[in-house]
Amino acid sequence: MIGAGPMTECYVFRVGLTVNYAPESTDNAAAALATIRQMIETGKLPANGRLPTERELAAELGCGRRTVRRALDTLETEGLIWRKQGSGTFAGQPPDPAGALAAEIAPDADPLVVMEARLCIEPALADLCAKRATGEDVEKLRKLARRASQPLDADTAELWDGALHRAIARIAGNRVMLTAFALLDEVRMGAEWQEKRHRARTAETMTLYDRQHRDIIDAIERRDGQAAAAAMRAHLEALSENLKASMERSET
Amino acid sequence: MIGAGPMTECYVFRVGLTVNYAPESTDNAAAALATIRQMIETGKLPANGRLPTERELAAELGCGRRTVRRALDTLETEGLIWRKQGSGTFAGQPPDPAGALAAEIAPDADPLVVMEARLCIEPALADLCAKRATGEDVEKLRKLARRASQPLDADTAELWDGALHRAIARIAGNRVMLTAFALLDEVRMGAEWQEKRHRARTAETMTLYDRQHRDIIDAIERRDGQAAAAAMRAHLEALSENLKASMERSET
DNA sequence: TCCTGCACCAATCATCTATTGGTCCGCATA
DNA sequence: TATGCGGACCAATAGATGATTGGTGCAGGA
Repeated sequence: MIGAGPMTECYVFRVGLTVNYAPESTDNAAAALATIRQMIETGKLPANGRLPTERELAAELGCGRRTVRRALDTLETEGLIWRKQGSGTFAGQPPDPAGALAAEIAPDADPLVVMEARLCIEPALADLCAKRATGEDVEKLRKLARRASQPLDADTAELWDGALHRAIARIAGNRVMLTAFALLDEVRMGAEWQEKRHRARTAETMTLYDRQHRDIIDAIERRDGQAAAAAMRAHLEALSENLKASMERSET
Repeated sequence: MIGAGPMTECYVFRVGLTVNYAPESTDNAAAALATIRQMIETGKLPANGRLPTERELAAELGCGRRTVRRALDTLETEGLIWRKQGSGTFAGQPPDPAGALAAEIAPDADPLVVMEARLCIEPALADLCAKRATGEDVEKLRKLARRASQPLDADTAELWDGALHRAIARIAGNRVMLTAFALLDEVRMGAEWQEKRHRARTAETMTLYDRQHRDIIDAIERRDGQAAAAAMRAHLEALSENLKASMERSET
């Protein structure tokens, strides 16, 4: 399987490995960990980011598979690699499944349609968030809101705003809803849509949005789901109005 | 998924066909069209909504494949069916690309989490639906509700119920929300989840659900979005309660 | 106590085969 | 001529099979 099959690139890696590192060591476990870590950080692996199989690594490093697995466990908890049964071990972060779906609808997504969808989903998320947020969570939200309100430039403020809404979705603690929101979030970042939104950012609206953000977080802190949903709805409606106005302006 | 092989259910359909309709006619093309159309509208087809293959239809109707294809062309332009090369011909609307995403979360999806997500999304969809449904749309919804209430067996009733909720999502007319709903819908069909739901179907609940379906559609017909959302919420809460009860029962 | 070697399971991938819709052509019949 | 039947072929898909890969447990040795 090394010469002809899809594993050819492993050979390149393997040569580099046997040349650079010494497979023999007193403490096999630590040595294996260090070797694999270095292998990832030097980036000497195929384009997929795919590492050799555990059995191959064990053979190359001259240690048992169990030892290799312990090393990989460490790297996995560090977030350096991710594994999938039947598929393999890969360097970097696991892929986001929502991205591909979003690409399907993003091209012809009308900003107003996206806003309508946000008005459907995000108030419900704020409601759930209010029911489940811990004190620590609320603190995080406040920090994000502060960042979004600081008058650096419109672009970074926009990023912190997105992070705030995303945090609310995450704290809501429903995996299915989180995936739905991720889908929405990806679509929202469409190119034309982003361009149109830029014009809707002024000093007045910034202070208005900051006020609304605080309303939402206050309601969440009070564990008042209804109020949180209402505040979120008001916020999104303000965004929507602003968007409509800027779209009309750009048409004239 | 009914008998042993994947094609067993076609036999059931075929029997009904040869009994009810006369394959012989003076004008084969028109007769074939009428026969297939009737077959779709009476709903006598397997759970997937899959029609027999073109070759089977030709043999059953006693006409050539070319004639069958012309009839199917007509039905396709009418939006009654959709076809996919290598896969088959299906009744209803083509599916959204959300399936792949759903498969990611489906395995470890807690039925209660799914219900919570439905409670977030579907009332909002009912609201939008009320704002945009035409008279024709309402008529379709009523037809679906009738089908879901007919006491055939719990399995097919469940299918028509799903079709009703899906139709509401489609009529809501927001592509992003439709994709989000499709995601939810796919997750809902997880295997264990389906098994647990079976126990929650009794004669009493069926009549309750029928009443709630009619409440939803009535509100949609009155263009009362608030009421439609509330009715949908009540319906889903009833489903949720029933689910919880059946889960507790199965634990003891 | 730590590591190795081994066996087995479950998920996935690669591959092949059968099926299915899409298309074209020749022929028969009215 | 027009319509329809029969057949052949292509491209895309589904189903089934075998190999590969990570996940797990167990026995034995240093």
